[in-house]
Amino acid sequence: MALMLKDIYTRLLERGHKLTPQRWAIIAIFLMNRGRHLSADDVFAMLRETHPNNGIATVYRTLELLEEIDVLKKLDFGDGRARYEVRDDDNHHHHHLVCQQCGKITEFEDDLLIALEAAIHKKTGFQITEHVAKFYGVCAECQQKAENG
Amino acid sequence: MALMLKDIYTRLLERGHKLTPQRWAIIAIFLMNRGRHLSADDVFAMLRETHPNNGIATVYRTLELLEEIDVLKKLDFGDGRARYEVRDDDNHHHHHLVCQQCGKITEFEDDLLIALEAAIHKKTGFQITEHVAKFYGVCAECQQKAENG
DNA sequence: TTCGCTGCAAATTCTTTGCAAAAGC
DNA sequence: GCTTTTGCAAAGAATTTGCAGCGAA
Repeated sequence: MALMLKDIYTRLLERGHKLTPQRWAIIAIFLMNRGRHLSADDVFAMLRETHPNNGIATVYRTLELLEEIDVLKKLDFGDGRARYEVRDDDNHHHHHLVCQQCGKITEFEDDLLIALEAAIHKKTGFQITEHVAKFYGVCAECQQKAENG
Repeated sequence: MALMLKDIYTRLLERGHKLTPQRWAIIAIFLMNRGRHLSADDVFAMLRETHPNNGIATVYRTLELLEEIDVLKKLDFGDGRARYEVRDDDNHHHHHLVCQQCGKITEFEDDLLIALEAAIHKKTGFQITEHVAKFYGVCAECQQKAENG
């Protein structure tokens, strides 16, 4: 089920944290941008529009906190900065396709990795809690461009 | 087939590069540490033992070069530094298991992702050239420790 | 009134770059 | 010789940390 503000609020309170205006604003940015992969700086820029006095350190601290309480998932696409997306129950099994030509990142829903996880567990005893799968290559549009260009 | 020094030399020459003592030393470090995931600083430290005057910048530049000519593969385990491993034809289909308890990284050989790649290509047209799969969890030893402790 | 939170600036950490000297080919 | 490479030090970029003031329960 999709993650909602109420859940987030609960998780914060459980750990003795507060839902401050800054945090609320940052959470809102993510909820209004589902499916996007925002960097700290992206968030900072968007936040500035409504909260001009907010500091970048707060953004970093908030992202870290939201990751701790499983609201956000930290991603790395190798561009030198961390990115984050909302961690829904729904999107546990999507993978990222990174186009090496245009840089665009798309997603692919799939459960095939479950089989792989089972195989790993059976063979090694490793207990998996999370996986990351990224695929690099060329997206359909860039292939077209290459053909027509 | 396993990557050998001769291949590396050839690839360097093809692109107008030189096999300097520093490069040779760094390549040797990787060939003598197959299966390990070395950071720039790891390499630098090992290099220092035989080449005390070598600078860290050279290490970074060499790693970059070796990645370009497909000798090394750049890895990221989320510990804030890039790591590298030898890119063999042999090890195209291994995945990394990252223990969140002890930090140990083990490998798992498997071809299941080929099916996933095929599914992605069929559905989206995305042409995959490379993938990264990492699994986070608790290794068998740490599970034992937890039980016995 | 006690903690947690914020903003600012400084500090850290990893990595990259500029440049003159040195070294392959 | 011509070009690449090196070492040093400085620059960059992303992120973290210290601290004093602020704010909510």
